Amino acid sequence: MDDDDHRTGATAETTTLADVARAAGVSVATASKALNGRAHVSARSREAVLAAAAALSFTPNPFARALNRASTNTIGMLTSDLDNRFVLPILLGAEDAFGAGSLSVLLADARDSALREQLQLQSLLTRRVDGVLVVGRTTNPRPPMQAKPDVPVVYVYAPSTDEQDLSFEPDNELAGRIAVEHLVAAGRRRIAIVNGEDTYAAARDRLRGAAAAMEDHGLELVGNPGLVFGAWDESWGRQAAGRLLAAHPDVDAVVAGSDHIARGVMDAVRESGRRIPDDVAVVGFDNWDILVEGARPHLTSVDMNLQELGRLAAEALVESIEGRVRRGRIRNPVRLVARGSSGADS
Amino acid sequence: MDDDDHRTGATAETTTLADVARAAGVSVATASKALNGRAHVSARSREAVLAAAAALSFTPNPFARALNRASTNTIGMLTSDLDNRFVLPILLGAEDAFGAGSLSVLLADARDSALREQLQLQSLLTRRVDGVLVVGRTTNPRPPMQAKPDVPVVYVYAPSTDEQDLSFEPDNELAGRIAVEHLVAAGRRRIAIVNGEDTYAAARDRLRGAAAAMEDHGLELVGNPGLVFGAWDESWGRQAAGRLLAAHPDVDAVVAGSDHIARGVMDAVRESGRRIPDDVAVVGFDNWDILVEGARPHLTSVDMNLQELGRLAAEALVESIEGRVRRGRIRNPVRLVARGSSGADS
DNA sequence: CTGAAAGCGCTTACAG
DNA sequence: CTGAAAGCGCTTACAG
Repeated sequence: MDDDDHRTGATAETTTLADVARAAGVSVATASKALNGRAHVSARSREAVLAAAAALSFTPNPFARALNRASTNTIGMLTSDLDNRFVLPILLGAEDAFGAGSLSVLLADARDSALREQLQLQSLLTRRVDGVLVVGRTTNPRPPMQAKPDVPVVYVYAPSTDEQDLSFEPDNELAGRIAVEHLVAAGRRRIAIVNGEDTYAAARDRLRGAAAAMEDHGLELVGNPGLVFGAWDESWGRQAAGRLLAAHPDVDAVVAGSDHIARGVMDAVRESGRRIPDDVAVVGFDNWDILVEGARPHLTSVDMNLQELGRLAAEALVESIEGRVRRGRIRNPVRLVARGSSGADS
Repeated sequence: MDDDDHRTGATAETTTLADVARAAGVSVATASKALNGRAHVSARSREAVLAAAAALSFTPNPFARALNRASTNTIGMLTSDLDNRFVLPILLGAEDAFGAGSLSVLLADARDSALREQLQLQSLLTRRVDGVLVVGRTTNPRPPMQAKPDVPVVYVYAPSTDEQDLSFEPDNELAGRIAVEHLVAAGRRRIAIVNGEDTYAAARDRLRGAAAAMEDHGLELVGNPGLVFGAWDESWGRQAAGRLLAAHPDVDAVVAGSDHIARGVMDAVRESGRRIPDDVAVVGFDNWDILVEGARPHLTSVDMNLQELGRLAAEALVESIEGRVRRGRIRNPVRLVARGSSGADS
C-alpha cells in the first residue's frame, strides 16, 4: 500500500555510508571509523571520508547505528502532569541542555496517573532511551521508578523517596529563609505567614525556613504559623490576611505562600486601610511575571530558578549516562527579587 | 570502554524475535508475520507465536524495525518557543492524541530562532520522524517549513502562509463575535474594546469579529476601535479603560483583548466608581483560570479550546501520515464561559 | 592502516 | 501456510 513512499522516500534518495565510502575510495569499515573518530585510520583516508561525507551531506541512519551500539543518543522526559505551569521552565531548561549535546528528547506524559506513568516508562525503555528525566508535579517526594538498572534516572522537582537516587529540587527551606531575611533587613519585625496547602512539602519547607530565620534574629512569626495553611489561591490569601490583620493589627510584613496567595493578601491589606509597603510589606514565592508585575506595587518574590533546575538535572543525567553517577537530593538555590511591595524601587 | 554495559544491558537480557520463534516452534519469518498480523499464517502458528511473545514479554526492537519499514512510529513536535503558556495545553492535547496511537513524540524547541528551527527540523528528519507538528508562538501566519516532501507537516496555532499546507488555529474572529453576541444578549449596547498588540493577528481578528457582530445588530463599537491597540498586560488595560470611560461615560460593556488586559480594565472601571457588571460588563479572552477566578466578580471569558486544538492537529497529522491528506487553514471553534463580570451567576 | 566478513534484530519477497 | 535467504545501514572484531 505504501510501496511508492517506500521507494521514493526512504530508499532511493538517502545517501548511505556505502556512498560515502565509494566517493572517498575506501571501504565502509574505514569510512565508519573515520566518521566516528576511531584510531587506526590514516590522516589521508580520514580527510577523504570527511570531505565525501560533507559533499554528500551524509547523516548516518540512527537506527542502523542504534542496532550496533549501546547508546541511542535519545533520552526520555517523563512528566507527571504536563498540565502544570511549573513544568514548562523545567522542560525548557532540560531541552536546552540536551539539545546542546545533540541528544534527542522523547516526551511522555503520565497524565497524573501512576499506572500510565509505568506504561510510558516501558514505552521509553522499549525505545532504548539512554536515560530518563522524571519531572514531578509537586515537590513532594515520590516513589522511585522501576527502570532497568542500566538506564539512569534523574528526578526533578519531585525528588525520589530513595536516597540512592539522584534528585533535583528547589531549596524551599532557603526560599522561606531569604524571604524573612529580606524583610528583617528592611526593618520589619512583626512578620506573619499566610501559607499554601499543608499537603505540599513546598509549603511546609518554606515555613520551616522562615521560622528558622526568625529565630536566628531572636524573633518569632506572628500568630500560629502552623495553623495558617490553606489553599494556593487568591481568595485564601484574602481571607487569611483579613483574619490575620484583625487578630494582630501590628503586623508589618506578610510572607505569602505563593504569588497567587500574595495577590489576595495585598487586596486584604489595602482593604484594611493599610498601605503597601509603608504599613505592611508583602513577599511571595514563584516570581511569576504575570502576577508579580500585575500587582500594585509590584510584588517582591522568591524565584525558584526552575529553568536552571531543569538544566542542572539534564546535565546530571548526561553525566550519569557517561558513567559519572551522583546520588542524593540536590537542593538548588533560589533567589529573591525585590520590588515595590517590600519597599524596593519599581 | 562500555563493554560491560553492552553485554549486560543490550545484548544478554533482551529477548528477540528469534527467541519467540524458537519458543513457538516456527521460523522468525512466520513469527514476524504473526506478530504483525500479516496474512498467510495459520491460526495455529499465530496463536503459538502470540503466546510465546506474551510469555517472554517480547517487545520488538524499534530500530531493527525502522530499518525495514517506511515508518518509525515517531513524530516530531517542533515548538517555536516553549517559554509560552499557550503552548502547554496544545502539547497536552497533542501528546494525548499521539499517545493513544502508540506513537512516540520527539520534542524539539526552536527557542524563537528561525535558524535553530531549521536545525531542529533537520535533526527530527534525521531521526526519520513520520511527521512533524509545528507549534507556533502566536497566531500570526508563518513561513512554511522546508521539510522533505514525503514527511507531512501540520501547523498549530501559527498557520503556514502557504495555503497548500494544513494549519489549525483558534477561530479568533469567532471569539470576537461571540464576546459581543453575549454582551448584546445581556442587554448591552454601548460596547467598547480594549485590545492587545496590533502586531498580533489574534488582536486584529478578534476586533474584526466583534465589529461584524455589532454591525449585525445595527450597532457600532464605542470610540475608534482601530486605535485601541496596546500591550498584552494589566497596566495597558487599566490605562486604556480609564481613558475610555472619561471620553465615553455611557459605555456599558468592555471587550478586553485578553484576560490579563481585562483585569486592568476591571480595576479602572471600579476606580471610576462604576460597578461590575451592573454599570459595566467585562469580557476577556483565554479563560485563564488563574486570572479569571482571581477576579472579582469572576471574569467572563472566551476559551480558545487550545487542548482540543492540539488534539485535532495531532489527529490530522496521523491521518496525513496514513495518506489521508487535508489542506488549508482550519479555524477551530471557541466558546464563551459566562461568569459574574457579565452578569452570570458566580 | 585497511577491508572482507559477520552481525545487530527485524521484514519481505521468493521458493517450496 | 512455511521457512531459508537476502537485505535494511551501520559497527566491530579479525586477518592481512
